[in-house]
Amino acid sequence: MTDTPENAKTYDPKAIEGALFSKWLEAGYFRRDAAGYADMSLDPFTIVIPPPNVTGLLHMGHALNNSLQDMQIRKARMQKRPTRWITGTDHAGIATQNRVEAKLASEGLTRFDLGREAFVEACWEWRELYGRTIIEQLKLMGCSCDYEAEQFTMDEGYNRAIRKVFVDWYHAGLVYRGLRIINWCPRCTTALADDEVNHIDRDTHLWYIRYPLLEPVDNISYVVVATTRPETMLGDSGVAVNPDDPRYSALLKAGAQVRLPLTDRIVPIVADEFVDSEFGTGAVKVTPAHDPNDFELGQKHNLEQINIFTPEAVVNETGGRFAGLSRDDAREAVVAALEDLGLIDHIDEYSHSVGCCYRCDTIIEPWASEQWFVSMQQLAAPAIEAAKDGRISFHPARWQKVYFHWMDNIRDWCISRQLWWGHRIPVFYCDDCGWVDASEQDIEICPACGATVRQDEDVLDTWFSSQLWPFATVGWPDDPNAMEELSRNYPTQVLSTARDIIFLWVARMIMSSMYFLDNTVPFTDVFLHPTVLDRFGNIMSKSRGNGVDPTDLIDLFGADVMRFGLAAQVTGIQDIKFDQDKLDVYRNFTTKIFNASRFVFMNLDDFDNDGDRVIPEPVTAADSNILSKLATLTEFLNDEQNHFEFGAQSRALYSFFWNEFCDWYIEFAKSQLADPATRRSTQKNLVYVLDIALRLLHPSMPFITEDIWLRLPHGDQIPSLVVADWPKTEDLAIYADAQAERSIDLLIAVVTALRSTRARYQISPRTALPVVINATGQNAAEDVIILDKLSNQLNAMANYLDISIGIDVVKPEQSVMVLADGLEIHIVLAGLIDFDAERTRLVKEFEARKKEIERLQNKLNNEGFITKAAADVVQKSRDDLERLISENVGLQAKIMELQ
RNA sequence: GGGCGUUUGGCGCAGUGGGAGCGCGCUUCCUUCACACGGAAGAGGUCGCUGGUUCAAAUCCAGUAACGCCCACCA
Repeated sequence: MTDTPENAKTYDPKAIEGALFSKWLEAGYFRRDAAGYADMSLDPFTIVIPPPNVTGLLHMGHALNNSLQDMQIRKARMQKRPTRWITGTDHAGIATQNRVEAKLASEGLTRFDLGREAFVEACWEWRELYGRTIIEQLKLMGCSCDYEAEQFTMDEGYNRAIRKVFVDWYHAGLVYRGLRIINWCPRCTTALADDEVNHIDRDTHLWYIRYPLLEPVDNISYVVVATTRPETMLGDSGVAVNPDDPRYSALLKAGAQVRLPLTDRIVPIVADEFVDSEFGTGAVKVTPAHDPNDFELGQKHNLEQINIFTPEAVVNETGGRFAGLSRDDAREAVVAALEDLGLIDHIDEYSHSVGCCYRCDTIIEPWASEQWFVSMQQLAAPAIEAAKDGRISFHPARWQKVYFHWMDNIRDWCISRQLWWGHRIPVFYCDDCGWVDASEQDIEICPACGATVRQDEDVLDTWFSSQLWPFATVGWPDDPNAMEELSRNYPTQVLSTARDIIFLWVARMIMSSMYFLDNTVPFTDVFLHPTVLDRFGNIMSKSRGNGVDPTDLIDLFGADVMRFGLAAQVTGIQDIKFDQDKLDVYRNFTTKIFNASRFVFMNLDDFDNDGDRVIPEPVTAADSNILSKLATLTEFLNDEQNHFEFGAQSRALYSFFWNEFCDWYIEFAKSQLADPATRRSTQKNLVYVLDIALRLLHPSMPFITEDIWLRLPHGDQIPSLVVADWPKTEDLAIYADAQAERSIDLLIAVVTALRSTRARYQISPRTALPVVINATGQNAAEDVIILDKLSNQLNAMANYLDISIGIDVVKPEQSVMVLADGLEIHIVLAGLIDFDAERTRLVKEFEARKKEIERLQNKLNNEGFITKAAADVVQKSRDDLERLISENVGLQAKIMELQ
């Protein structure tokens, strides 16, 4: 098809999206005051965006999350609330450093070749490039962020916030330095926090190794220990058994010692409750420097910490002849050496989970080292309280439990990273006199002795800066406007994010905000969006290569389709199995919106609204019905209970627009427009319903709605849908009209009956048919009046020859009967069909109703049901029974007649 | 080891105590004047399994199976 824009039958997002977005930006609508359209006296609505990492491009999770945030922001903006969607990017310390290092590696360089300063410079260049791309992608999606105040976690003001937090916590004793077993990534050569380690199940072996005793005890000459890491035996400094294990009581009593193979180190056998007698041999080798449990055991029993690895997890000089081997090579070599000595007792197959770096998947080496920590328990207490007393709510609510579980078992947080990209730890050391302090300002000269001081080499965990995002982004602590900003617009309203960063990020924001901002929570609602999986239900990842690029989707379908399609799949329960083909449905929806609007425009040639805001003029039942349904839709969308039910909202919009508006109202409108008596009122109603529908659709589909709305003669003087009024429940409530809905239900029942009969017997719509309708329902008299009034509409929708409607009317000969909504619809088909088939069909219907009648009779004969069920439920059963019996009387008569 | 979630027509999913629904796909008919990315009419399900509570269970409870996710110092 070669469409010109004028007669195009499909919507082309590419033609309008970019231009509209630029217009919105230039108009300043995304500022808090919406370029003057906001009512600054209303409650503000603020969202802080989860800052995307500057490591790469946006993925489907971002597309979903940012669509949902934009929907909320746009609705609030149309409600005239002061809105601000604070946006920006995260420097993402370890992730970015890895990317930049990888780039250098491709040029044959390492960060050490560049040196710290030049490497950090290279990271900034990376950040400039990707930070800009990410912001461009947000714009492509139509996100109405406050781009004029874009934030970055390494901005000057932001850095001051980090300094203050660190220094305050340091002086309060909440930040401390200590020697601990930490998670060490030998590839990134940095410490990691506990929650930055992924545990992955691996198939491996359990090696049983004989450790010879220094001197035999009761004919026992060795103990067998079981281990998954034989190479660490080079750093063993003891063997532990359970004190109650009878197998080892003699050894313990004798104070037996072990001569460690390969190193000939003599180490003690110690007793500790920690050892599980059931596991392995009940004897465990103790390597305090390379295992968290052994570290504790070692401290308790005063065992030596013997570090056998370099930072890259290569065996160091302590390993003697194994020095220089990697962890894996050392394992093979140690096992081979032990085998040569006949000390491998046996080997079992074994499967257990191994900690891996969340950034590069390298196996973590537990490593004893000096690191900085935040003491968490004191910070967690008020944050737990805030969720308990409802100052913070989780959506879906079940995530609150996950939050509590983590907070109740919180452990100290390792915040130092041996990286170069990030916020350098603001602690200064004087090597001359031993002076140490944390400082918000850089220090060069030791205040104690005047010598030159040095700053700590390490940087802070990325999440240490991310945790300050809600308040550091508005200038806390020392921007002159910060306190004003915080007093008016804090806490923010909604924090929308993925569930895998509840601990890494959400919990820590709550804790730091409450500590520094006088016990104020950073946000009142936490929304955890579903995970976007591939169409088979697998997590999307680079390694699987199953990721989908949102910009490709925007290119293919347009931003509206992607946004609506994602939002429609949010149910609060299930993750989204994303299948690109499913977006066809929503592309068809935009086509439908486009063409329905085209129909409206095509019928407005003579429409003049005198420049006033178009208000509806319900004349026919169809008019009243569509306005009533519109009122119901508006109420549904405004119901607070549905705020996070994005799927339900999308479905309500979809079915209203397609099924109510397009399938029925537009069809009714065709005949109403042809009638001079109703033409003008119908035009008004079409314009009004479309106007309101576009407003309701705008948060999820900002582009197509704006494009149509700008051309629609609704009479609203506001220059953009972005800042137009959001429909209020109470404003639409006046159109609620149960009677009109009942009328249209009846009309639809009759029309459907006629159509299905035609379809069943393949009778052309052009063949006009005589029809007799016998009203038999509870409101038969009323139904007759309603249908009489609707006979014009009826004829327009279902071509009949001549119709009579009444109670106990004479049933025509040679006709078929269809039952619908308390009506017997008789359609005269003399000479057109074989009535035997019709009779068979009716018998089937009769039997089905008979079954249902029996079921209802049993129910109503049940004493328990009558006495215990709610009155309206009992009444409904009685009504249903009465209706079915009456229908079957009619059916039986008809069947007899056809015999 | 602990916790959470899912199981509804061929596929993807709504529905949380009283009539089993939506979209895709499928069948039949229709290109007339909003839209074939469309319209009309249909077929298709004993709601994983077992037991319990209840007058009444897809819906609540217990157990069970399969799948998925999270947490945990499983040498």
